[in-house]
Amino acid sequence: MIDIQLLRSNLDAVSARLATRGYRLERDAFLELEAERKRVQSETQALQSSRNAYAKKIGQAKAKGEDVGPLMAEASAANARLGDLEKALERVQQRLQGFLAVIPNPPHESVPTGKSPDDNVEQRRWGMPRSFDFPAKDHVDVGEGLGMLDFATATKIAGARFSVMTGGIARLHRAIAQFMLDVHTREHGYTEVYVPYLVNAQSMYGTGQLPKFEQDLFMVPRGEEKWYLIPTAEVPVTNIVRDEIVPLERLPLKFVCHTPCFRSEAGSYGKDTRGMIRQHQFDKVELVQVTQPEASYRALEELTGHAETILKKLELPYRVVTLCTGDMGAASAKTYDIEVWLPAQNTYREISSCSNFEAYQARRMQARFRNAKGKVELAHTLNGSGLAVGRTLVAILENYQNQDGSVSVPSALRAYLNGQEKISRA
RNA sequence: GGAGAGAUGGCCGAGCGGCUUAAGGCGCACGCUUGGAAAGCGUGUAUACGUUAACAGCGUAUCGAGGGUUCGAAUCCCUCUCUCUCCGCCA
Repeated sequence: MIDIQLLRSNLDAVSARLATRGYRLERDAFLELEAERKRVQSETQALQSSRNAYAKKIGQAKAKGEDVGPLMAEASAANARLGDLEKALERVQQRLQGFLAVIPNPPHESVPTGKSPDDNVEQRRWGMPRSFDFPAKDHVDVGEGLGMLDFATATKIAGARFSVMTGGIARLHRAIAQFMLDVHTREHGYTEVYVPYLVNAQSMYGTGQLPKFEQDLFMVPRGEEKWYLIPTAEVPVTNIVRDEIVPLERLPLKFVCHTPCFRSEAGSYGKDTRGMIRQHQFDKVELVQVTQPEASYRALEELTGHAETILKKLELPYRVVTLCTGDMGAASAKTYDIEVWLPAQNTYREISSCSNFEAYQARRMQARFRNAKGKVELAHTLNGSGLAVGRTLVAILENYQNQDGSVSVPSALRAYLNGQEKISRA
């Protein structure tokens, strides 16, 4: 959530900044809402104050044995409007809250201005795309050729955008996740966590998926309540610090978490319909950090580097791009995408997205820490895929395929497959 | 799913309609004391929102959550959530 103080003090500047990401801030609506809030709140608090004073007076008078009849009548009259006012305050605060909740995060000053992915800025490339001396197949053909990837069966069981993996590919998929967890815990200092895959609406609100992006989620009704399948481990993991005040010495918090992710992909019909690139269910190893504000941009660089390490160890060519203002997720202040080389598509495709949310999520979650002066302050939250397991599998199948239809196992993963060097048709 | 017991500040724990602006203790911070420490003594010790230049002061709210009764609710009533104990079922 945006800082309301910022809107009050710098409305024009914030409005201009938000416009760079294609968001039109309704200035007048805000000013009106604020004026209304101020009026109702002042009046309500004044009446509450008077109510408290009357109650105290009556109590004291009663203790002395005085007749409190007239006082009570007076209090009753004075309090007559309070109930309505309190309800009105509640309503106006909810409207204000609703207004604020859908405003995206103003981008960090270092973020390039732009409208579409075309305006993203490449930062660096690593690795040389391999040149094939045979026609490179895409991962679907590689996987189906091995008899270990089956979309038709998945469609029968569930529907479109699911997959069934068997044998060597299922095992490779598992190995990838294990490998990532091990690297991040052993080499990068993250603590592994296991979390719920169903979360309540409050958690979804905290990280910013709700109220605006409900159509992207799978919702599970539960009586009057709603549960949601997590679209990323970011949601449960970041919400660990919701409504918490973390002692300074525990920062930064660094969590790594392997979960399935569930996305409805509403509105992406016809996009990446082939293969495992865009599924309703996929596995991901997620990195989450909670830091002091001063440390968050350094942490973003580090976290991005941690994700890159995986690709380097797997010897998969990639590039890093800075998302432009128009292409970033609403909650993010700055995002780096890491894109892996997919030979069959002859292009780089997103395999990780690393973002600094600054205090945007923390404000929604009331995730705070106690600073050196002992004062409570909002933390900064960050996360990044480290990496998307399904897409990593895709990258390996495509980049490590051999002419005979087999797939070589990247050397970093062999230890996880009992030394196996190659996946061949059984 | 059934029966019962609970939920109070960082922690323990009293309060069960008005001198509670939540007792008392522990912890923590600072001060006094001391050669230094402990003990002792004293002072302080929540969060959110508003107002504001102010993380100064003042106001409002918060005793699991929501609603109700009342001039006044931690305290009474209703609904819900969660925790614990026992039974049932279960990977």
